Amino acid sequence: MLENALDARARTLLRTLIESYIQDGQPVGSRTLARTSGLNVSPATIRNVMADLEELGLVHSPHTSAGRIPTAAGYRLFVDALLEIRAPNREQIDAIEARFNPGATTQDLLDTAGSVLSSVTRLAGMVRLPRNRQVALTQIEFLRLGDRRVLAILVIDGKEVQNRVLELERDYAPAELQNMANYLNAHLAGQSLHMVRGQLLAEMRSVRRDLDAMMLAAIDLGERAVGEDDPDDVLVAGETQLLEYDELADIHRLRQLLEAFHEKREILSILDQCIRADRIQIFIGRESGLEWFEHCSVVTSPYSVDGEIVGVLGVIGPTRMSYDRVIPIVDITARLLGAALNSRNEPPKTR
Amino acid sequence: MLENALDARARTLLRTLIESYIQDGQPVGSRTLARTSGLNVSPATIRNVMADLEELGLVHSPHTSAGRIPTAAGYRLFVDALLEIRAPNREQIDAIEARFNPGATTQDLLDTAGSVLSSVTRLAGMVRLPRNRQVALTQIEFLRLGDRRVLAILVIDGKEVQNRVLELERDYAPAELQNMANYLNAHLAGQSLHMVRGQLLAEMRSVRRDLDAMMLAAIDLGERAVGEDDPDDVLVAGETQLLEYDELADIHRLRQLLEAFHEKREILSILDQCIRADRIQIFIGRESGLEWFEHCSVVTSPYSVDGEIVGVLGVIGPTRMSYDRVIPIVDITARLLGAALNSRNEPPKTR
DNA sequence: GTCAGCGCTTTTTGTTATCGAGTGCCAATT
DNA sequence: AATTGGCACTCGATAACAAAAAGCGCTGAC
Repeated sequence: MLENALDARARTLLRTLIESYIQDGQPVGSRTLARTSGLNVSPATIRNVMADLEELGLVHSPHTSAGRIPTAAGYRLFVDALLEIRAPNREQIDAIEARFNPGATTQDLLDTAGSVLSSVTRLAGMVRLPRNRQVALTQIEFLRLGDRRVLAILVIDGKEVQNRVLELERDYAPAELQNMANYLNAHLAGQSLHMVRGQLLAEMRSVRRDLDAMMLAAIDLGERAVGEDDPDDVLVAGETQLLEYDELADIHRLRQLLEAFHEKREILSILDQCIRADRIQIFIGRESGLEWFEHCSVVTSPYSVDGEIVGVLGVIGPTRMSYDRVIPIVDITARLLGAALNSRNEPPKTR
Repeated sequence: MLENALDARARTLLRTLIESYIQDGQPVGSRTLARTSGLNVSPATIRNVMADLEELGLVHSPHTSAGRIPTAAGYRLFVDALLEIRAPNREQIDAIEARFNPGATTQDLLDTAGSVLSSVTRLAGMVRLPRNRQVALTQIEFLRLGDRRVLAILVIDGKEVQNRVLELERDYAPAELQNMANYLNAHLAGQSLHMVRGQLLAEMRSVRRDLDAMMLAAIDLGERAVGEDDPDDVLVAGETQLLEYDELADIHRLRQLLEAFHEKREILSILDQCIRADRIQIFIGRESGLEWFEHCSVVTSPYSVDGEIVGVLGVIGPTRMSYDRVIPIVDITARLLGAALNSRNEPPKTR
């Protein structure tokens, strides 16, 4: 491993170098490093160490006689092994927690998470919308729109409503639809969507012969209403914060970045890479696989409801961000969002 | 009037000056003006005219010995009296028309309009969402969510669905709700939303005594479902186009601008000023009343369905935009959007 | 292994000179 | 009275140059 090639002194130096660079964005020379590192060594010695670090590809000079700046690999080592995460202070947590209004809708909570992330970190915040599997189905209704077109209305958590238009093989009379809804409501109400789905599938297999045609159709309809997952989406907040960082000042890159936030496709692909991890995850520079991410880093954390991971949130900003500040914020935002979503789910359960 | 103080020559010069400045963004000197204006006069003469124009506040020099650039007042005069609008060429119209898919939903058509505006003009496009008054109510249903909370489902144009959660004074049983829905559907289906509203109000007044309590409640519910207008909103497209213009390069102004697009509030206030006008409207610089609009202009046009104005669309860009190109594009986009929305409305009518 | 010192490289900053575009004014011309 | 050519002047942009600053690599001494 890389980090084994480094003695304690070299690590300290790399750490202070990166911290210094993060703070004021300028190449760090041996002199300043000698002063700020706390080590009692001369600049010359530091220069030697620097040469080693450069050889290892952890730092590099923008030109012959400038200080050193960290490379992507340097940052990587930094966040993996060198970073001392600042313990999130109590009042900050409280301040964030206060912004999650317990009575709010899911959508509101997600919005809040996005705006917390972007405003507290001063970076762009992202929230991957949760898959709708954990929420409880309160009620389902069908409404005939026209020939072969039926509107399915799912009421979820007694609060939120989702519509799905279904295109069907044959026409159904309103009374038929009403019956189907009654059947489904009687059997499925109060369960979580993914349980509903599982149950529908099981039922369809096991009792296929015993159910009359209406019930089959009802299950089919219900299955299709629940089945089509919501279009995958992601919420982005505070992208204009990124304008403030001059390392991203290149107009064209900047535009590409902002457009990526609009498109959302690439953001989504990044976040989806993170949903598998169960802890904070960090992408530095092009680690995410996108070339135009050159000078950007991403810090994400999954958030979970009731023990199961339902989404990811995070921030995106210049590689040169205060990881020690950002990481705990992303972490607690994820926890608090999870908790807020969770507490919203409790009441229906205890019914 | 200002324009009366100008003879034909001065006008020609102002026009060519502005055209030239719009084209390459640099102060225009007397020499170039002498060459390009077509007038057979010497630079010295032009300098005299320029001095006059400067006195009138139509142009000004950024510094002692630069050419002149138009002031906001200059642009104003230009668009009001001097501008020769380029006749929109046929194939361009066709190209735009082709992008409006006749079968699309309202939302899709609005999106299309936004993206047409921004991509064709290379500016940021805005579309004020139409008030929902012109669309026909196909069906209305009520769903009991819980104590005193009822979900009203409006099906519109046989295609689109809107939900509104109503908080009520008393509880209603499902059967009651069903009855009310039946009553409303029988009386109101097929009418446009604003007619429905009017009819409900009238009915409430005229026959208050004759209706039993259920009907009253039904009308009340219906009124409330229809009454609460959709949250006013505006659609913004292609705001990143604005990054390309270096007169807007000031990071802070730029950020303010982009944030305004997010907030939407101020954009909305601008567009709402335009909904009263029945033709193309142009705001130059701070004419819109917002200081940070210094270097921006807005070109808007209302669009109408079935003769009635239902919304406004337009673009926003640097003051130095090609008005002669932009104006006709905004114009025809408004017409085509209106036409597309209109044709979508025809079928239900002929039912 | 550490470090002071020296020479070298490169960026940054400041100064100055020069060029060119363009103005304003005036006197001459039409 | 309007137009024009001429001229001096202003100001920004560009280049050229010098000096300063920052920092490195290297070497030889401890």
